[in-house]
Amino acid sequence: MDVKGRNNNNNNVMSCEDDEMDLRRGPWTVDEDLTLMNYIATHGEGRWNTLANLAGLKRSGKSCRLRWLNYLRPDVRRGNITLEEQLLILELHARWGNRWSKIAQFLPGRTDNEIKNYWRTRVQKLAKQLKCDVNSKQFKDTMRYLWMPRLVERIQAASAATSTTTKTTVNNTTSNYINNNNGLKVTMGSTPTITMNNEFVSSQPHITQSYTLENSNTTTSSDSFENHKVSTISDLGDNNYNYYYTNVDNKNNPNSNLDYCQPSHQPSFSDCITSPSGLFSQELADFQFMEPNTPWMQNENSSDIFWNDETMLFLEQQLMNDTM
DNA sequence: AAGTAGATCAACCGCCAAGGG
DNA sequence: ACCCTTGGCGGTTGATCTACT
Repeated sequence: MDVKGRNNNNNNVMSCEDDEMDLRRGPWTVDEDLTLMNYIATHGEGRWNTLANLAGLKRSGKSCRLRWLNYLRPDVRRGNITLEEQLLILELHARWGNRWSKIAQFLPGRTDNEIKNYWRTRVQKLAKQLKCDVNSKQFKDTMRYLWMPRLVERIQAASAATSTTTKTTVNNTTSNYINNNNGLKVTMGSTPTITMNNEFVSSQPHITQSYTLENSNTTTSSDSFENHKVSTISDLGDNNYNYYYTNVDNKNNPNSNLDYCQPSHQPSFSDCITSPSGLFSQELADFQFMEPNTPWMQNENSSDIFWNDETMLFLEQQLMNDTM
């Protein structure tokens, strides 16, 4: 166990330099955990430096606080980030950026550290693989118009897998997805909303269009760009139309994300990311979002899950063309 | 079986703001 | 008004785990 006497903050007003020299660092032991938990159970939280001393822990107050908040707190949730949580993280990050603690407030039991780690390991990795900046518009568009709708689709698929419903429909009037673990609810109404414990979190204009998943056809279309597939989605009526998400300035016009391109339109990659069931989605959408034990995982080909070289190359080319 | 690379995540660091003396 | 302590936050590190060769 690493016990260091480093005084990093160069603080010459410490009341007792010897105590500072004795502070432990590194991984917490079981005994330390128990000591901290027992002390807090008896005396409560707060005044972390004092707490650390009185509890007999040779740790800084900061270290105790962090250990308690990120690990020992009884309401800390362990385990994989659920799809609903992933969706919420993407949504809230799009709104607030790296305000991890603020985002964490909407994910009960999840810590800012955990969300931050999730973002860095999963989301930033994808941006890196795509060779684009995580803050670039292209990447944000990819997340907003591809991942997030796909996640909604996945959530629905999971919901359907656990119900006896044979017809799976996302429409303007039905389909609430409730995560009983954390109170998150994704409501696919006329204006889909995300709520947490009945508190409004978000409305998603880009997932407002109704479509029936089982009727979604992925076809090779004459108006596709570069001979790649575009998705033809059946709405709840008999109409079929190509389902494009267009590149708009979200700041100026946040409600006009959804558009239906005319057949003659030749969109660029960032202009035209197809529907969740269409181009790229099978290869792209969930590459790192897949969780081993989710129901759909058991039913899908592994090629659906991970990026392949061809897809990556194509994406990179499209992104490159887009920036030219 | 051993070595290596990549992924994950707990823990630390440095900065900042708030509050009290 | 100033100084000091404390707590909170985002960024970063490094130990450990896992997958691959």
